[in-house]
Amino acid sequence: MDKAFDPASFEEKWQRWWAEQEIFVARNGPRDEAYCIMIPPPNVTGVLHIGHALQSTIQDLLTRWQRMHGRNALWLPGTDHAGIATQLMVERQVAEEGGDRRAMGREAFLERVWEWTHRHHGNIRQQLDKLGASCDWSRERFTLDEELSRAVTCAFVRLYRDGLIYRGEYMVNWSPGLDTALSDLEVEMKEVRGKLYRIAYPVADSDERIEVATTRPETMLGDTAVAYHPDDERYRRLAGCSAVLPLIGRRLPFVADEAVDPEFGTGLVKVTPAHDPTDFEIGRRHDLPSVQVIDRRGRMTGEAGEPFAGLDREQARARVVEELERQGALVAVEEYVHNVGHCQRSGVPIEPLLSTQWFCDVSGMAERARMAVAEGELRLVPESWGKTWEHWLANIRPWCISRQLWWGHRIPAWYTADGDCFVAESFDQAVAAAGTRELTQDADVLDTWFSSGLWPFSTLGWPDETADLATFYPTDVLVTAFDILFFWVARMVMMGLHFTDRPPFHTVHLTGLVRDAQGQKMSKTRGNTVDPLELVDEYGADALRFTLAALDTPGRDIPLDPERMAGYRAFGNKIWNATRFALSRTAGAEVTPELDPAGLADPERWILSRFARAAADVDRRLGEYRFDQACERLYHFFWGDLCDWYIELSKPVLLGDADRPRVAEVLLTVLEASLRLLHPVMPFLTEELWQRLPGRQRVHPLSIALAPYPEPVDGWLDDGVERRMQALTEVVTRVRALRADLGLPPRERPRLYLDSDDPALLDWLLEHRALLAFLGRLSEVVAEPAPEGASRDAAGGVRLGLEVAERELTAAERERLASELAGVRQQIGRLEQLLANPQFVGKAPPEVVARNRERLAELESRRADLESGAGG
RNA sequence: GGGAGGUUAGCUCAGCGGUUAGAGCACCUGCCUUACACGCAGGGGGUCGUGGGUUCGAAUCCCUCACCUCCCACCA
Repeated sequence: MDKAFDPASFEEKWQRWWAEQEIFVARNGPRDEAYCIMIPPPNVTGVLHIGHALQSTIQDLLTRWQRMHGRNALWLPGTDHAGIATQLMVERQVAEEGGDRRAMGREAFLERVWEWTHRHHGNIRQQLDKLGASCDWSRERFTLDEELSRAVTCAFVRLYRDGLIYRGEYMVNWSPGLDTALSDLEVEMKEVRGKLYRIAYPVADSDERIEVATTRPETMLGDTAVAYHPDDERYRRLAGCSAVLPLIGRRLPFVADEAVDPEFGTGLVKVTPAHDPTDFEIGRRHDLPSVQVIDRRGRMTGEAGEPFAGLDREQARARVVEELERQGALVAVEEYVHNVGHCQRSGVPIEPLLSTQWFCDVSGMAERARMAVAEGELRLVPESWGKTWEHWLANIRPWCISRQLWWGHRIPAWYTADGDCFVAESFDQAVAAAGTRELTQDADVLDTWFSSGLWPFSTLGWPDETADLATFYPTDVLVTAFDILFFWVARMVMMGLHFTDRPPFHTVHLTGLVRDAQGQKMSKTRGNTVDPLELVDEYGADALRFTLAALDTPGRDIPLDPERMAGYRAFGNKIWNATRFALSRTAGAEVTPELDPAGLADPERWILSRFARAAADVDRRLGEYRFDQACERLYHFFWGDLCDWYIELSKPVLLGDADRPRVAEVLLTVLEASLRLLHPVMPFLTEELWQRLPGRQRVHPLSIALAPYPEPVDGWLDDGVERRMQALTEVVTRVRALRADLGLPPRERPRLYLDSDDPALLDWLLEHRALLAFLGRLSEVVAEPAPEGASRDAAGGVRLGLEVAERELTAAERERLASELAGVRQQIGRLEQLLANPQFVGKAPPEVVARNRERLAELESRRADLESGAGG
């Protein structure tokens, strides 16, 4: 074995081998043996970023853990067609070649996208492979696969027949940048420094002028009313009157509407039903006409009249202001900071537009989704997301699901020449329903998230009743970042409840966002993004995985620090070298899974007990989705208990002439079990090392990935041994500290004096004098009070003295003793006060009182030592 | 305007009612001790954001304030 571990030398080998052995291929079988996680499908032409690496690590960790627990574990991989993102990418390409998608035509363009998709498909798998993902690639899915598309059509048709999908003209969020309608979620509110214009409108047949305020003067061209609040005394008199729209001359009726805030401005609002959501509602309530003055590309229409028609909305704004000013209708212009909706993808301001679109009425589904969390049928981890979930679902509005794009699932609706609409699963069925073949299919495609919402069951064969669906649905855990909680998670839950009557998973684990080492958000403009594959090359996949898992504290973002990752790479090296030591010093011994502690010496019983405890803790913490705590426990058990102590304790036997029963066997056995405990987090390294252990076949004939996850072994737990061994390690640590204070060179081997009020403990320590001598580099250990001149201390319930040559106390020693005495006195004072307090003694639990009494006794004994001039 | 989270060692974070508040990295001292210098041993370092309250006991529970993050929201 090489002296240092080199992840690059074996990671690829094992990923290939796992695939060849079909270790991650799940089978059909009983529902209760199955465990299933669906990957949040990344963009098919995309590249995995560090957030994907985090989520993949968690998903893989869970899947491997459950697989080792004997579950029929399926982690189903796949990709998303990502409508807008992919179409934009290819459009940009076409544009670079001087082309244009409209000029190309729908079919030619789609061919181009498919080509692009096929070329990039495979990237994602390669990347997941490098991370060690244990996906079942035989079940890989793509949202535009024939079967998944069939599921989408079926879902659409069913919702339509249930009356939950409908087509109609409503106010939508229109993106002039993308030339399509968007859902509310795709609109990003941004604070914008703009202007508030106050405009005077004359009251018809009077000399009076009223004043309205707007941030968008160009929309006045489409005004069809002026509104005030029904309770507003100031304007009731205007009922039945009209205002005259400047520049246009149209008469605008005054209407009273609750939506108006009388406190804002003058309490009068211009109403533009075609270009503002609130105004649209007011228009509906008062039966006002709509005048559309802005078109889909953000330009003024003919209705805007001369000289505005044809101008861009920004230009028109300036022009309108200019005209108003000229006519003396502009009363004031104020600086104004307000929120404006922007298109998440193209960045341009959203234009609220009246448009005919397909909508999904999700109110009923949303209520069920809300209840699922409220009643505990669906669990959010961390739970703090519950309120956000509740609030969003309680205030949900119809979902605009049609997009004026080409890349996606075409809406299964056909129109006759007369405009009659037939929604059907296929053209033929539409023909059958319509009674004519003269049908035109709806040009639009569905919101990408519509198909994503079906992902947990469409990937398993729904709407057919497949064996996969029976085995794996509902799935178990969904792991994703909180930023798509509504886009995706909520919609999956709504769709799952609607179509399958069950939530598609019982738990949602929401991870934080990966940030840089300073806690800054990663972004291309900041230039602080990291490529997970580069990290794999530099630190190894296992170190990256361990780092991500260890930092995944619930509800917190993850500051990814390269130095920390280097620390976990060092941990990998530690594991490597511990194994190297074990293999080189245990010739002839084998892993013995059912090891019985009877007949073993205390160090062996100790490490078995420590292992059993660690195994129980790690397993429990994984079950609580506390990957951070599980990792910390793994790290400290392996490095601290196993390497720092047990391997050292084994050396007198394995390297020297000491004799204790079955030490080699214990070391190999604990090492083997530890590798299994680590495997879900560090799959490559543990497989590489595990395969070298003699006797591993007794645990599993093929792979550590299929070996059982360590179960806590009650027979290995031993409190008594752990207590005694703790005294031993504490004594050793004190001895080493004394040596450091005294500046003793490593070669020097002083004698150690031990003395204790606990004769049993003292006897036991004496029995292990050889170990104490080895670990503390001592010449001998005797059970006598330390003589004059010895350097003294206390630890683990014993007084100890180190015999050193005639000398003065070193300054360091004197300082340490003085500060210790001061500390001891202070604590004694505190404890005496505490124990003298009848409230404490009366009310605190007896064991807490007892513990403090013991502590006080120890401190008093230590104080006596120190005061009697310990150290000579 | 609502809501969530944060403020603990130089940095990034654990701990969330009971002895002397922890980790990783960084720092200091001494060591290449035949598994590992990606290492070993020892060590320094914190009025746990502010002010109050509950309690025998608070970093931990409650309230106030301050400062940061983020999400949601049709006030023109």
